[in-house]
Amino acid sequence: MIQITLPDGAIKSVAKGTTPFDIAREISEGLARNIISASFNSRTVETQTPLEEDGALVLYTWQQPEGKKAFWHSSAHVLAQALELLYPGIKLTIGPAIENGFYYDVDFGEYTLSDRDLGEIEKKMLEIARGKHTFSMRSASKDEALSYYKSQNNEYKVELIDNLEDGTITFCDHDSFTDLCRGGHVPHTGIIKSVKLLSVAGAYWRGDETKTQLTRVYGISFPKQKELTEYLALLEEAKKRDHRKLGKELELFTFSQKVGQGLPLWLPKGAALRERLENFLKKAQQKAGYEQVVTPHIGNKDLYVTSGHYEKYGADSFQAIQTPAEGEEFLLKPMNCPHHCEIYNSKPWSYKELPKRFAEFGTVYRYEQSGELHGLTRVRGFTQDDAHIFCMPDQLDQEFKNVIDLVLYVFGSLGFENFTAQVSLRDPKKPEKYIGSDENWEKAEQAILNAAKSKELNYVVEYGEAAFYGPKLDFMVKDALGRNWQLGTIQVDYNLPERFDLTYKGSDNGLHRPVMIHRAPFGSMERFVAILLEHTGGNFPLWLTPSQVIILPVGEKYEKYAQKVLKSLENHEIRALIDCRNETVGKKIREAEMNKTPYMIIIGEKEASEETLSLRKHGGEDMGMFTEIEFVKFIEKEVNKTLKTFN
RNA sequence: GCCGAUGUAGCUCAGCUGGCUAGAGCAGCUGAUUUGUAAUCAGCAGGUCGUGGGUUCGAGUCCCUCCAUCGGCUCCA
Repeated sequence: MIQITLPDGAIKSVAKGTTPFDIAREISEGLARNIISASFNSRTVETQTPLEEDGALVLYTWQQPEGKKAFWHSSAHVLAQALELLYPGIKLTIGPAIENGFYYDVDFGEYTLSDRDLGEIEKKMLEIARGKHTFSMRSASKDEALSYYKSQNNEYKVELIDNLEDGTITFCDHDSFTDLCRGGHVPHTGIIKSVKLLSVAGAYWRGDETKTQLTRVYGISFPKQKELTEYLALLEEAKKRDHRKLGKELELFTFSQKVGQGLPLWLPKGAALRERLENFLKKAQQKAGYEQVVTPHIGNKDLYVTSGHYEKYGADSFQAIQTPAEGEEFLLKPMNCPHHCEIYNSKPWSYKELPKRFAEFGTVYRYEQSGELHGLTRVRGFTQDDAHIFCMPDQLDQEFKNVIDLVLYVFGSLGFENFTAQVSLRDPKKPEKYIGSDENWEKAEQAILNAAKSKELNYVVEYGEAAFYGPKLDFMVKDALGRNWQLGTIQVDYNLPERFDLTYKGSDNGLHRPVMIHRAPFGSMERFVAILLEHTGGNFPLWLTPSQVIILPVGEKYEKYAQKVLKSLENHEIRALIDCRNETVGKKIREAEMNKTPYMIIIGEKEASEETLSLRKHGGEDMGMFTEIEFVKFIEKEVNKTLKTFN
């Protein structure tokens, strides 16, 4: 007998060789029906794996992420089987479960798989699934495994196995199909009831641009047809919050082929909104001791050679601008830091004057690869809410924490609650990607971790995500489709101060090197507005929204009173419009609703004679009658609900 | 940059296997209507079908080039 501990602390005595499935059935038939995966002593096991020793067992259903993972991982096996049946001779590589579904990377050889093939593959997958084939794990020696895939000329699997240790290699079989696999499957294919293959894409083998490009097939599957339908409906809903669609509808920004790809044109409403964001941050930064600076849009090539950016990105940037002078070259500014370093260098500093905090809404230009451009989230010309803090090493900790406070203030004022704090460190395997001494890197990384900890940020650590000159604390926010984007960023940099030979006079009368913090709470105005649009669905916070109120007179007769109300609102700095068109109130309301104007004031006979106004909230709520003064107070109160002062 | 897809009026879309002057709704303009909480009615105007080339008696429709966009990969100072 062995002792099995369940998550609730209960201990079951069962015979050696009992499977997780058996134990599920002992608990209840319902659980037995729904169990799709299990872990034993923190290791993923099959539901049919005989348990041979005492240990902790966790059973998973579709409700848990681990259950979904097993479900989608198993679906990937079925996808691979379907592909092999339909396209004999293809080479399978890897096919994991992902956050939403699964994919399989396949070398199709000469064949070009396209969207049109997906329907047939789905059909084949469901046909296989209905066979209720069980998944069973089988160990193989390294030699066996290698010779199996060598006989199939599958160099990808051979490469994978080459990197595995003999004795740890397992295969998974179901029906006629077999695949190299670590395990973690659903009991049988029959529980895969619905499948949707979403797209085909190119993906480099091992994520390496220099290697073969494989064909990646993305899919998702569910235990019930209804869940698939709901998922697809969810994707449709997300499309409505797409910032590219909303940006057009709300007349915030546009693009022009003539101007060039990735170069956004801000329309009046968008430009005004952006200006409000900038003023909001400027106000907070002024309180936090920042000083605004202004630097040009181009800089001498030498500036970027000094900073190291030229060596790193020169070849992939907008190319140098020539002048009539022989050998003179300027670059479009791809970042503001070197300029700010030179501002620092414009005079000698005493330690008594530090920290210096130079801020600039600096517009920069980067030649992003054409395939990378994406609405307003990835563009070639954008404005960073940039600032660089030059401080003494012993001020770094406090300065960094202050910046975290500022970022949290910005996110809070705009309703971003679901962000991830990400500590972005070096990739230990690729030291050649980074400049600067190990000692400085370690100091910088430690400073970030300390600050994140003491601010009690719930953070994740990502290796290989650092900038080439220093580690970062990034604030990641998801868009409508769940893709992660970096918005706010704070970076510690010991390198540029050295490259620009930045100094200050210390209390010991000697020259010392300051530390530099790069930071941008929004990240860029473009990306921030984009993600804000997707989060709010275009219903911006009241303090930020283009028009806060629209006045809708019922007829011509009430226009005069409506104009008077408008004037009065304007005097109270409420952004109001008036719709005096010869249209029905119904139509005016409809348009105001579609424009997502937060409040509508309807003015007719009653209001004009009583000097009141009738208020409708966006979405349909009738808020009743207000006097002008009551309304102004109401709006001010609503604005202050989200817009707090920075302290 | 790479893989796959898409590109018809300001917007959303129709246009079957190539065949007369390319259609609709909304938006716009003109007129009527003067309106009470999500679309008043009528008329008018609007497109060299992303670009350039080719096949054909004939191309929005088929082929190629380029451009842009979308979903991924790679990249992201």
